[in-house]
Amino acid sequence: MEKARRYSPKREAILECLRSTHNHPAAEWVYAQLKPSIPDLSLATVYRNLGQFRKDGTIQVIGNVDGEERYDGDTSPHSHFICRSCGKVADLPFSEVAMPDTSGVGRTDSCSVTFYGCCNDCL
Amino acid sequence: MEKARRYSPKREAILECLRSTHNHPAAEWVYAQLKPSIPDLSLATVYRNLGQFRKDGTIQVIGNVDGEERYDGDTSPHSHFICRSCGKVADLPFSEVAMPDTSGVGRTDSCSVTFYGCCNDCL
DNA sequence: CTGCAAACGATAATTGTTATCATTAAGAAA
DNA sequence: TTTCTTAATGATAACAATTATCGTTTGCAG
Repeated sequence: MEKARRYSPKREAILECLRSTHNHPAAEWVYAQLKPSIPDLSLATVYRNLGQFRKDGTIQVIGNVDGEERYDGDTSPHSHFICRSCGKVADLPFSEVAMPDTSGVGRTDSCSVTFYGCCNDCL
Repeated sequence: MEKARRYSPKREAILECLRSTHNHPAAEWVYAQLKPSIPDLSLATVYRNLGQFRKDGTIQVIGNVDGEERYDGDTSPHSHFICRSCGKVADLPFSEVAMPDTSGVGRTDSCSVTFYGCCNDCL
């Protein structure tokens, strides 16, 4: 029983942090969030584990917003809204997309729908 | 007659370069392309003018691919295919998207649909 | 206890992009 | 033409997010 340490404590904390927020944070935010409770956490470890999670599909990468890569612990299909003014990223329900014929260019394995605009706080 | 110099020669060359290709280049590519015919062109000028064009909507920004910002001289509505393996960006016809209600998060002014996968050359 | 492999911390290195600043080019006015 | 003013430019330093390096620590199997 209790065989279940699949991840190291720090790795687990990073994943848990991502999954318990909806603000689609950047690496620095995760670091700042965890640093108080894990004083000996290094920023390199955050980047390292985010890269790991990204590689094996545990988390999703939203893209670069204002120079920072943003991550999402929710891998279920949904769209995003990005505020051009403050960089906030919000979830939107999945939008049905007419899938074009991509056989001429390649094999498609995923699709990202992102809406841009100005969030209510910035208006 | 010939009043038509709205842009400086270099600025015009940069825009023309973007418009005459379909590979959605990064700044460095534009620079490398123009450097032979404009030997005294500076990389700073390329970045400067791309930023300018971007700001006033003359060109479109596709996003960050492998750490490089990619640009598109075609501002008509269409989607993109990005190869995860080689970073190639290809045009796809515009995909109709079900526009969700974004009033809860903000005012949407544009939408980007991007397909990811592996291009035919990499397969 | 010993050994091994994975994880980590600290920090140097990398790299795409932006900022700075002195210089040059392009008109407009006189 | 000469002068003035502003925009554009080249060279390069500065910047910032991310990645690589490397010596150390931790977890665990034997």
